[in-house]
Amino acid sequence: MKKYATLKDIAKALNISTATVSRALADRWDVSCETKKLVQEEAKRQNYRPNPMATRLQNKRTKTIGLVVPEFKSAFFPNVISGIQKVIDDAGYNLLITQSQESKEIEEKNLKLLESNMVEGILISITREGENDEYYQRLIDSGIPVVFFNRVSSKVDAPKVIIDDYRLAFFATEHLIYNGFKKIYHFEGPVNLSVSKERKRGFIDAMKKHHREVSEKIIHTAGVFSEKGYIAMQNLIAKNDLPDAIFCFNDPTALGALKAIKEAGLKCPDDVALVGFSETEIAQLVEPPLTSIEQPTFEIGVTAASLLMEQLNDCVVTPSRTVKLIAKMNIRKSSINIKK
Amino acid sequence: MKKYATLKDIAKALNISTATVSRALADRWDVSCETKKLVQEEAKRQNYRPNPMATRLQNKRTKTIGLVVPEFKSAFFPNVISGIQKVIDDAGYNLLITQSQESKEIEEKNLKLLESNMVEGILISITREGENDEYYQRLIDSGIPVVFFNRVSSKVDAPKVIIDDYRLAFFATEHLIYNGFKKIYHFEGPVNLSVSKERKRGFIDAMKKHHREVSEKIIHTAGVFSEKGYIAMQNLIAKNDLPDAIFCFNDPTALGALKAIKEAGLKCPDDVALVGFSETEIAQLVEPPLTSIEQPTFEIGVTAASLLMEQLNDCVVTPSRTVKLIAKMNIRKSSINIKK
DNA sequence: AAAATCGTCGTAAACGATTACATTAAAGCT
DNA sequence: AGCTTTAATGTAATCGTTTACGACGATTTT
Repeated sequence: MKKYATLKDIAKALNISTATVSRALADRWDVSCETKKLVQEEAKRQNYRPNPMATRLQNKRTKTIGLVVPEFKSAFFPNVISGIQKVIDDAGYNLLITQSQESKEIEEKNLKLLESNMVEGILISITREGENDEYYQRLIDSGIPVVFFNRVSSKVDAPKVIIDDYRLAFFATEHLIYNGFKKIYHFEGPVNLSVSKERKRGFIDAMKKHHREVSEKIIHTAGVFSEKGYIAMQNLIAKNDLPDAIFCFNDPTALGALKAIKEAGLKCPDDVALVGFSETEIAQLVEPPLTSIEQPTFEIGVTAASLLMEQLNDCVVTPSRTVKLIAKMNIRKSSINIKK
Repeated sequence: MKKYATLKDIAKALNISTATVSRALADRWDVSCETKKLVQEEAKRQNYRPNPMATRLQNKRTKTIGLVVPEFKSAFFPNVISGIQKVIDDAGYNLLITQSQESKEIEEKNLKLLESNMVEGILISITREGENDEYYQRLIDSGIPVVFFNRVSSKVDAPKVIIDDYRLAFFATEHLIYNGFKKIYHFEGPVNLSVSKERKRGFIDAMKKHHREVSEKIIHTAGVFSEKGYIAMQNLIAKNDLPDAIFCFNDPTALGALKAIKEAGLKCPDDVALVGFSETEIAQLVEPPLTSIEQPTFEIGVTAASLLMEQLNDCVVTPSRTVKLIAKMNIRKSSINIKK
């Protein structure tokens, strides 16, 4: 590894002081044009680059904010990130992204990494493995503002951006009820995720509101990936326990279920109708197009980043608030009751 | 923003020197247990955190490597990143991710950001907008090793990891030819992307090898997103210029085309067969399942990161080499000739 | 002509941590 | 008792910048 040229090297070569060199490179008024020129030439000759650590040690600003997301294989987080990036860019900040891979340990490691890069604020969507609550709190205490989005800490008091999963699950379920479907099931997400609980609660309450019987046998755990939805559906088919419609935790599980339905020679929505959640690009491409809840992913990013910027600018400690964004339901063929 | 506690603060509070404090916190042998305890308590009381910039200024290692990708909305890069992360983690390094959003400017900004965080090496897949060749070179010259993957610089001499797009496009085209399809078209990707050119070249050469006529009218630009494939296919349908089969630049364009085919009341593969590229999860979920080239995304990440680690460890300048990884073709229903 | 101003530049002290070297006092040795 | 060893701590230089302050000669002001 080559050694960097320093201010001192340039100063020595030109037989002047490092102060003058520094000023010349900063293009200050109190240094003559000739020496400026000399310094700039010598700097170029020696391929000088200022040592960022030394600079930061001095002026203590990094103009950088950090981001921790569980993953970005699904389209959800990438879209959120676009929103974040827009705000960050406009504010002249930089964004450092890390991925916790749903691991509590890696999440903590990433937080430390961001901290050691002196980010001025952190945006985070926590893992489904658990919460590093003590660490979040420690960050906040040490003066690094934190904003949670999508997957939020239940204990730490900080700004949060979420969508109203409960209400949307409620709507989605009512949509199926109003469409005249009788036997409605729910494919549940990972049980220790708050969004899973909220969506399930929404489903149950909607069913209850319309005096539908809610038993454990109409709710099946299907996780987060398409294979799980595929298997869950296959099980139902094997047991000959076919519902009229299923409200699925998300699009991938719905698509997995759809695959199983087709393979069994059944038809959607004729035999089994489906509703997904958190709109993916594929939803419109499959046959039949999938009804899904479209979350304002870009908006989530924008909102979360804006909340962080607010905190960074007002040095005042604003009371932490939770912003609930609304989403919309895209009704497509997969949930149309053709018998009605 | 609160002020951090420093070594000096602790030293002052305990009336000892900063050296002792530093040693006590580093748990050195040459400091008594009592003072160690005192220091640790005081450190906790003052919520002391070492200033990373100062530390780095001293020992000059960050154990961090940087990554620049154009985007991660498609599944491709996230998968590559998983591979990268595995190698990086195993080597005890940290990973900082940035997104250039296909913009040459943002790419340069990101490179500077990574540089100012003193990453010890950089992995990059360049934008399709152009190449920051001078800057890549400058990084390498200043001692930061760079490894290109997937989208590589044509000018800079550095290790590169790619897949053999040409050969695989060739195979995919031959697959269609051997299956007895007569009128075979190609949906081309973004024209200034090397992968587009390679895939197109593979298509053309395969056609020529089998003495098929190659004219400009069998090649249509369809970009990278599904809408483009959708529109391109609609155009063909409108002009009543239906091919038997289409080799598409990627899966999204193929899926877009598929949608148009279905909407027109046509059938795949009966009327138009399709082959995609760079396997997405959806390929298996649609009806009919889509034939696609499965790139070893995880492997690409692993290989690129390993090449970088090699350079970091051997301080020797290894001759840059280009690693071409092989991919496989997943043949599914969308390219089966049912008339044969 | 003395004083004030200005343009250039160097000195030295920061920033916060680490560490080679020096120092001190107590303990161990003959 | 006198000498060496050891433990524990302090002193000060260092990493690479930035910047307040002061110095100095040259020009301008009164």
